[in-house]
Amino acid sequence: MGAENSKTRLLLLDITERLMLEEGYAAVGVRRVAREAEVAPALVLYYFRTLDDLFLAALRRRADQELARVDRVLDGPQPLRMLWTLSSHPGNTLTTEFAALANHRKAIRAELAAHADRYREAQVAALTRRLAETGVELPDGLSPAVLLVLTNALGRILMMENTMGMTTRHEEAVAFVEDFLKRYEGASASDA
Amino acid sequence: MGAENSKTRLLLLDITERLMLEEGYAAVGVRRVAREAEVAPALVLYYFRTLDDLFLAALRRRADQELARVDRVLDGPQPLRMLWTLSSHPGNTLTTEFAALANHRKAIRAELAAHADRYREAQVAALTRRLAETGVELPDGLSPAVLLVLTNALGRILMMENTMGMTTRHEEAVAFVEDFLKRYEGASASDA
DNA sequence: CCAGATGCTGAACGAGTGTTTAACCGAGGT
DNA sequence: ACCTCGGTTAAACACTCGTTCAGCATCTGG
Repeated sequence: MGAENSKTRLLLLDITERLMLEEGYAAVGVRRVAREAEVAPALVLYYFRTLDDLFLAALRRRADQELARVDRVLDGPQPLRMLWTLSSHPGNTLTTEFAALANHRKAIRAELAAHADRYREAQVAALTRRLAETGVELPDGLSPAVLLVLTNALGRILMMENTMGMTTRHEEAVAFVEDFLKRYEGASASDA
Repeated sequence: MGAENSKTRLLLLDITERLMLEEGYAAVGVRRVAREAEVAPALVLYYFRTLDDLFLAALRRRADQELARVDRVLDGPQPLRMLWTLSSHPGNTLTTEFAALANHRKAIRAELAAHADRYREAQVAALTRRLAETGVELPDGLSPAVLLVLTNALGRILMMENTMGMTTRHEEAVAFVEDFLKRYEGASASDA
């Protein structure tokens, strides 16, 4: 079985990601990935014994990157603002695609649930710490964890609706978030 | 082409819905649906010229039911509480499955986007009206539309995470909602 | 220089898919 | 009695799919 860092192996993972993004997970198959890599179909199964293994490897790689990103992004000033950019970042589209995949591939479901769990707890920890450090006071009854779940949910849904071409009432929702951010952290520091 | 209300036709639609719920949209196929209905595969294509047509018919039927449900449910007392039950109702799992389907069936995508649009506007209208009628005052900057989008988003995400076996921080989020409801509408009227 | 591991291929198997076509069955109306 | 017509069928077409297996290169270490 191929080495962890084989050039071909990484190429196959890249193609898998790209296909999922551009055409949905259903476009990913042994033959299709092989064709895009200009390689024989059997080679894909040489690196990943089954198609599930390919998906799992792609998920794990992505999950690690995302987890690292949380601490890096949330570390700047204005953690609330950073949380919002993190939650509404288009890069999460891939996670959404994995979520859809998980609906009918139980091997994926378990792994994705575990990742989502770690991801959320990492965010809670980082956000709680940063809020204390920057001295931001949340309104009564709104804990960092709740704010996080709400923000993640809103960001994800807006993205999902966007990709299917629906934007009804999105501006109002985004304006509300902007307003909230301004109230608790002042104007965006990256505005000129 | 079969009559709109043929017994067989409705049976096929029922089976399609059930399969989507229990095994995901990928389980729906001409042959599979036929087998469950104890009928020849070609008959499915007799009623729905293509598989896309079957999905579309199922979507349309469901969409109409949901749309009717909005007014019916939101019409009681405590519209905010009703909005929350509507948003976190497990019946929405099917819509989520349709959303996943829409990711790689463009014929579905357009129809679903249109439905989601109508659905949201119907909710905004009903909620706005009911809030005025019951005299509930929302906090500053929180319009009915924004509250609606937030509630829908949270409900959907909690459901999606639930079905994949992840519940991290859900209790806190739900408790927050309960708290909010109690503050603006008092205790649940259906509690003994 | 040879053995053996590593990377890679072509061909096949078995099963699944959506869709089309021609034909059959059983009632209802004329 | 005939004929039409909606509902229904079996069979075939033309794919695509995941997976397996035997074997061919190429490179490396002893």
